[in-house]
Amino acid sequence: MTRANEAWESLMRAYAVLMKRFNAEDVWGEVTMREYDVLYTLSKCDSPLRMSELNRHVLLSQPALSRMVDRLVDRGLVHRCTDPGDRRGVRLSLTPEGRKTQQEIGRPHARSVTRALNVLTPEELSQLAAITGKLAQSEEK
Amino acid sequence: MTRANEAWESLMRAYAVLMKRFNAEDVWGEVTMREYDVLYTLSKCDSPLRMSELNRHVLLSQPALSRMVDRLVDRGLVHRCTDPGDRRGVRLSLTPEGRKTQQEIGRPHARSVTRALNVLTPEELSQLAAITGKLAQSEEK
DNA sequence: TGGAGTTGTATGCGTTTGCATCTACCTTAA
DNA sequence: TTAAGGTAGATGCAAACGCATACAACTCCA
Repeated sequence: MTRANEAWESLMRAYAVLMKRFNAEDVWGEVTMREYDVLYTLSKCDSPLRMSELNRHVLLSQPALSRMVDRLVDRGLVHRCTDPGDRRGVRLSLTPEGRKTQQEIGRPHARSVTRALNVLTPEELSQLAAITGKLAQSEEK
Repeated sequence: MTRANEAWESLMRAYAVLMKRFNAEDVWGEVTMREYDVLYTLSKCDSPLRMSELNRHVLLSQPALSRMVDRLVDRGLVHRCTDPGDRRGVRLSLTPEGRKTQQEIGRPHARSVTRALNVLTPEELSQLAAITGKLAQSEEK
């Protein structure tokens, strides 16, 4: 077992443990964690996002994401319109209500995240962010 | 946004990107990535594992895991028997075929993991393993 | 200009998931 | 010994998922 494999296994365990902990917190209201992930991703972008772009951030298959956006649109949290420049595509953004929902859930969740990661030193936090950032940006050659 | 939140977001992003990449690799055969996770976890333990113990490692609800084990038992990859000491519980272990399957998939997958994480320096790999290990072990107070 | 190939998203369909709940077994203490 | 409460997994059911594929719009070159 290489160091790389050990690191990846460790990362996966940390992810599983923390995800379970966050999921168990009573902050999600009428939104699942996966749905929140979409709302959060949209909240970070001022300009509307394409499905395919959103799909890069979210761990869901393209059809699953497409239908999840359907539901979020039906529930009035997300606005979807055809991209005028490329009429195959869509532009997604939060509705005011979607933004409100994201913020109301985001606040307590962010506190949970802070609490959970505060077992790390500031230096470790910086290292973790830098290393995982590097991983996320690496493209397959 | 605190450093902790940035680090967590970065970790999530790295996880999503790499999971998608691994999932796209053509190494999984008749087993899904989630099923492989179970087979792999079982493969690391020589003594049979309890459902609840397994469930701590795998990102699935208890009922979903219960049924997934059902399927793996039906397919002859996992052996399940009642725990003689506590007859509510079960003891899970790989069958010889399960172990074979795990290894056959594990080999090429491990290579993918190594390739993906080799964008990091050896020192970064050690830091990542140490930091995520610390996170995984931290229990809520 | 048009036909072939590509890309972005949606849909049909069988499988898997999570939530709530159930059952069976263990533990404690009266 | 037994009733009350707790814990380990299993099951009913509706919702959500992934795979394959369909469809529409774009691109590019003949």
